[in-house]
Amino acid sequence: MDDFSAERLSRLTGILKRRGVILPAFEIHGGAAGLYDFGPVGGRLRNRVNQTWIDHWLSLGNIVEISCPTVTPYAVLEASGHVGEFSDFLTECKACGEASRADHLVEDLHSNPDSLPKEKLEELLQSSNPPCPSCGECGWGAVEAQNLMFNTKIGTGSSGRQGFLRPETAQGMFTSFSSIYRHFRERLPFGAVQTGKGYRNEISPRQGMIRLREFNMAELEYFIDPEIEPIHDFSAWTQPVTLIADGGKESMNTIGEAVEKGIIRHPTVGYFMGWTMDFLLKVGINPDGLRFRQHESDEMAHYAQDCWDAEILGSYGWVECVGIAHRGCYDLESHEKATGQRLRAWRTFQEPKSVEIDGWTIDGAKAGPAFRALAGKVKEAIEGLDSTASFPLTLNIDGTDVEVLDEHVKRRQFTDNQTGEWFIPHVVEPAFGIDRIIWHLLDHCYEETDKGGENYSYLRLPSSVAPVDVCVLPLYEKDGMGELAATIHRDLCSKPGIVSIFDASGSIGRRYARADEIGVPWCITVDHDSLKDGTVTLRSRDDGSQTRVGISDLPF
RNA sequence: GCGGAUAUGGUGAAGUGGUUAUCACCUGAGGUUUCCAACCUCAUAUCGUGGGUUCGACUCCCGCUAUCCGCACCA
Repeated sequence: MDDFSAERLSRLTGILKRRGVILPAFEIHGGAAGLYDFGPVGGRLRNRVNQTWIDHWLSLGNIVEISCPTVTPYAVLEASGHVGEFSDFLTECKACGEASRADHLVEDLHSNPDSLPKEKLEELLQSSNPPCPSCGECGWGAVEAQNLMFNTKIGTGSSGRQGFLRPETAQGMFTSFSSIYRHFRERLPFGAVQTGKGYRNEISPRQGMIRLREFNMAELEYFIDPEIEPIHDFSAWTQPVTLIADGGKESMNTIGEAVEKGIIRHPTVGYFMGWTMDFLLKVGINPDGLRFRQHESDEMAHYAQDCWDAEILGSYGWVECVGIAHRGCYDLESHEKATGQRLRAWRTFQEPKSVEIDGWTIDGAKAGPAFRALAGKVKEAIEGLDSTASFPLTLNIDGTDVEVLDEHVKRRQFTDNQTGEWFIPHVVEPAFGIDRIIWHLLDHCYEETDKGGENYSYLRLPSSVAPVDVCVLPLYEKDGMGELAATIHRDLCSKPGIVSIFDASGSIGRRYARADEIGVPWCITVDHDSLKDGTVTLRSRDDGSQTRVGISDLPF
């Protein structure tokens, strides 16, 4: 592992800015905190990392890609819990000016202060007047709501509905559950992936790409039947990885061992940890700077059964870049409750269950006119009685005594054959912060060496994510070398998925250095011999080796 | 959001209350050069932004914006 010194960090950010990889957005207007551009080189890098991620998960075979809007109606994020969760009530200490969360200050006075409205919090704060955790003084200002989601309006004027820019992509997978379920012919398990922008109006974005207000996310929602024990093959992962379990206990285990020992509580969570690791290594993360950390029980959302973060070591220390959470049935259930729509899967019983029904129900034609508005509740009450009930009978419905006569009811006797049941699938969710991953792979692939007494830097990106595949360089721009090189360049650019750069300015060594600095894996050099025999030099970034190949035999 | 520091060409830095604001690298043009940042000539900034003090401000003062470091918040 390289040492991540502050000096190296500033050299790296300098190169990334100078070469157009990552740069502060809207700089000519003074910039904007938490917003970054991927420049002419970075744009393709982001795209390739993104596509590699999608292809990686699609290769599982039962995953589908979807794409949902970033503008999201209020109701969706209210149902998901984000409206509540992303609103914090802050208050300032009158003595030292320190901002604190109002609900944290009154923690001892209420069982769930997070759920309280602003007025109630203010009241509790005034009456108890807790000391400031920073200076110890007692005296608090007004409570202010702080929402971390970007507000917007869908539609104009008074007909506009309140909405938010989504704080995560996941909700789209839940709200589209029915169509994904149908797509997979109603057979679990299956998953849906989505990549795209997410927005969080952070109070103070810091540390470059680590904490952004608009960021690239990539999430998989994998739906499973909680009653079927998942079977996964862990044999591919033979290298032990660092695991920090709930409670802080650190161990080295293979993923398979950790599942077997119960350190990882759910096999599917473990399986996706393995897939996550494969992806991170594929795009260029150094395995020595990768570890998994389990959320503490009190840190996890109440519905989560197990949650592991993939943390990557870089210039900013260990940073969480992926979260893999077993979310139970929470999300689908929340949307089901809010909408009344069925977000369930059908489970067929191995053997149909026969239930003998023997009881009573109402005779609609008679009971309807007799009980009018109360008929529905009477029916409910009658169907709750067992077969031994006898009529007439007096029921108390909502404080009203109702006389149910023999003619109002009829016997209900049949065998109910249940072949299966509807259930809410459980969800395992790997969620990736693409920007954080891109930052770390740049950090890990950036290498400073010495070449002939001079500083020399490489970006040793894997060729699968390198933003430029090849540079075409005429040794000199005369005698037709420039023209031949330009032709080769255009031919390469016309091939799907290939990006080539034509560079004829400066000495050949300088141009190799420029290519190395943005991680171009190959350079093609056109020289005098090329004009005679149609061969060129193919030069490798990683070892500097050169081979002579025919133009028609180029490996692109 | 609070406290501290900073803001000068593409990058990293120097510098001064007063005529054409330095240096290195980078980038571009031309020359030279037969494969790893060579060399020569030339070119590129109204010193973050808005205001104030002053005969005169890049330099002093204030607001704003941004960056960095703590705290708080957050994944």
